[in-house]
Amino acid sequence: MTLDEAKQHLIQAWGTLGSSWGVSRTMAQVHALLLVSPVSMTTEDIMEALQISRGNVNMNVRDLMDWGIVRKVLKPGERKEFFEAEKDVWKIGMQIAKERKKRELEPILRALEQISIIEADITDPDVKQFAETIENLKKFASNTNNTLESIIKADESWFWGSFFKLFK
Amino acid sequence: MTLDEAKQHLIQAWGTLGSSWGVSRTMAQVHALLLVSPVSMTTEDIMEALQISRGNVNMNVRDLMDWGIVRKVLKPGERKEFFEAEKDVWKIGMQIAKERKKRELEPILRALEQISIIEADITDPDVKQFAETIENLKKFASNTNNTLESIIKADESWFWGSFFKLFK
DNA sequence: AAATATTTTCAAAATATTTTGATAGTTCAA
DNA sequence: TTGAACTATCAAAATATTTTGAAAATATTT
Repeated sequence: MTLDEAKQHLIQAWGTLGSSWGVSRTMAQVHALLLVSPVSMTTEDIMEALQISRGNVNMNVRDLMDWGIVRKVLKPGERKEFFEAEKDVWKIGMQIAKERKKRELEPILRALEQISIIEADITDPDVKQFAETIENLKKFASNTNNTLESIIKADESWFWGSFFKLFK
Repeated sequence: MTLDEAKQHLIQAWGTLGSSWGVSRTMAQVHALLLVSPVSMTTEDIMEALQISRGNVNMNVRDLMDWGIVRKVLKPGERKEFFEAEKDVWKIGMQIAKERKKRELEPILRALEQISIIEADITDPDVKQFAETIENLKKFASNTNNTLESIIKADESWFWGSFFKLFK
């Protein structure tokens, strides 16, 4: 397997898996491409490498920047914008955890918060059971949220710090 | 807010959020419906409640059973199959963690495993950098995988522990 | 300011996913 | 074995998402 073949492999695999990670195939491929590129790339480089349109590249690169795992780089004397991926795997993982928390967990908490305004007959067993289910969901979701929050915040704490330094 | 309104609220919210959780809106709604139903429901009950077709209910209920968060219940003297959701929120969370690990993490590990068979010139800095990136991804993914595995395993032993206590 | 280079936008087209509903298949009681 | 009562399947239709590409907007140079 040559270097280029290996890179193609990763890009393809990443793309295929992208959907199960909740991002589009193309976005995952753009990320993989930038991740394995030793140099930053322009929109045109990416268009060429993945055979996709300009608009598509633009959109996906901006999404990746929203996720905080791709940066714009300006080169002195160059008019074009260059892009590069965050290479620190730990940081990528943290950014993804952060974004997913925001996108998947927080909206649920908000939705559950809204629902709990029930002022129905509390002696009705069905009402009681429902209220309990909502209460449990809330507890579980906010627990998960807090745990993630701690992990993300505690980049410097002794436990996670030393535990994950191995992978930096 | 009456009980039924509150339930409708939850079902709608769950459905909307479903997409960000990587399941279809309908699947999330079927799950929410069963979760807040104090009794088990037939295919027809679900069709009626969510105004969706038989095939759709069938497919989604089976997917939910694959996820391990909905069960088929057979009632003596009844030919129809009834369905009910797991009500223990912690168990639901564990099942989801388990499934997502299987669907999102393990395929990545497999993909990375396949790639590392590079026998290219190791003195080339680009090759070296690529190999390092892959290596880091592998470490990170397998570490995450193992951590999740531990949490799930610990929980299962707790579950079976208390399960067997019932028959002491 | 005009010309040129580059990025962003967005409506239409392409693609992918979900839903339907009619039919095929299964189970069970008589 | 038959037929009633279900459940599963799957091709076609409906919906949703992604991609394109050309035009608009923005930025840079002359």
